[in-house]
Amino acid sequence: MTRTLTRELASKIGQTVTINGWLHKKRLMGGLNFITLRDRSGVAQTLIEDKDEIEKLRGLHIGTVLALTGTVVADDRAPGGAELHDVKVVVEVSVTDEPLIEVDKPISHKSEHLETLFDTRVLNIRNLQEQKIFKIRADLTYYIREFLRGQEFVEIDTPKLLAEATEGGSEVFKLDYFGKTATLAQSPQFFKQIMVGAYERVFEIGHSYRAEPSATTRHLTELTMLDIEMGFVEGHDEVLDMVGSMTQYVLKRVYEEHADDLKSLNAPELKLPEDGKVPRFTIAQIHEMYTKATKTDTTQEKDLIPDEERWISDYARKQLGTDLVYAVRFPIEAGKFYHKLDVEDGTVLWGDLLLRGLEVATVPLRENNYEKMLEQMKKAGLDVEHEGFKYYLQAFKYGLPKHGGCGFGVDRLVQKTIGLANVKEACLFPRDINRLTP
RNA sequence: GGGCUCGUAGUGUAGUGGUUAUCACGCCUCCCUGUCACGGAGGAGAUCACCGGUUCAAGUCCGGCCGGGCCCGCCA
Repeated sequence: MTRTLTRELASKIGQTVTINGWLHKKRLMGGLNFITLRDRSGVAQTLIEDKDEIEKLRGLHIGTVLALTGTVVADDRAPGGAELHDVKVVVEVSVTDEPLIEVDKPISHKSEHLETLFDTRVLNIRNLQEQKIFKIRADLTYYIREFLRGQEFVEIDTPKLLAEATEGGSEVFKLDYFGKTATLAQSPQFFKQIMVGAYERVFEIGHSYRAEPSATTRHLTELTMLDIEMGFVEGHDEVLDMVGSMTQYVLKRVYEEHADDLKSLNAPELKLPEDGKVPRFTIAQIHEMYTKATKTDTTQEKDLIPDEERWISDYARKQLGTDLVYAVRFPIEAGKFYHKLDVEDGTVLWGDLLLRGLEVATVPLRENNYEKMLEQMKKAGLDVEHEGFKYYLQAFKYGLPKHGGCGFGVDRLVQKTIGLANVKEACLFPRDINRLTP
């Protein structure tokens, strides 16, 4: 018999159907037994009164793969308003091992239980509540693509195995590459800028690798980044506006499409700026406001300290009614060689996008002049003749327009959208300084 | 890398230096015809992370070690 999905039951009242899926819950009450079956569309309840049929499930645990054939009956007492009666049970894959966790119960996300959460990932991902997180994640990246393609951005796919030299910044993983040293890409920085020379507007959703020994709630060693680069921009504001619009679009979409799931996951209410423009504060302004408000002097810091990120986000949410806020114009000494500098102002044209207290994206304008690039690279102590830089520099030599973009942490976006405490909870199989499995 | 903190049945937990280490869920057996975190009765399941020390006596105190977590630095 053709397979019926559990979500289709309500529309097949009176028919005899077969549903295939996993045993999700047994509620045995003597003569009246409820067996819940899970498939990709959800769960359905079946009622089994025949002792011989229920006996087939003796000793079999949650996860057992079943084919259940029966008559669809409408009943208000059944979840979803319909259930199967007079069920014939066929066991397709037996599970005889005692379950490690209770798949049908809430899975703890407390920080002290994260080790158990990831050690039992293979099973807890069968929990319906847990699955919501990753469906939301899947759709977030879908909405990102939807927005960017609508703006004529071309999706690209660039290598993660690189020659030794990279843009600097965070630590890179090194590995043996047939006797040579290769590194894992910490971002697609060089490639996306090179591709501006072809398509003007490009983006990539891919993995990046950071060898920083950071053990915090916001760091991963393998992370998913959305990298965007846009050519022929007038200035930094245009880049900030584009990334701001995209983020608002994506958040609005996910809050529309997943309203019930977000609510059940205790996601905060979404607050976006009424005029559609993400408010911006300079780093200097934030230092000043924070120092005044908390009596902790941060005016000598080059970046925001984590508590300032939380403070300015809190301020933006309460005073300006927005979950998104930009911190812009970093001090010039924080800049990297590929950043566009405003020497007169002593700042870098670089903004951090904060979502609910956490930096989710860096949004800089790039230096696009070949001679200035060489100058800034030499100043940074980099070998401009190195193989790893040669091809990157060719792009500038042969003409790159003024451009800017962002590196956007997808894991952090998922985390803060849902309101998860740790970025790892937004990952199916997170990689951090001490986890390589599962 | 620095600071703080936590390791007790499969899971989550209680545990003032002093009998047989608490409770809940899960698991096993039995009962149960409308459950939906079903309910009831009974049962099994823990070298209290590991190593050493103090003590008549250590899950508990001390030292070491291993493994987590949180914060900072750095970053998405």
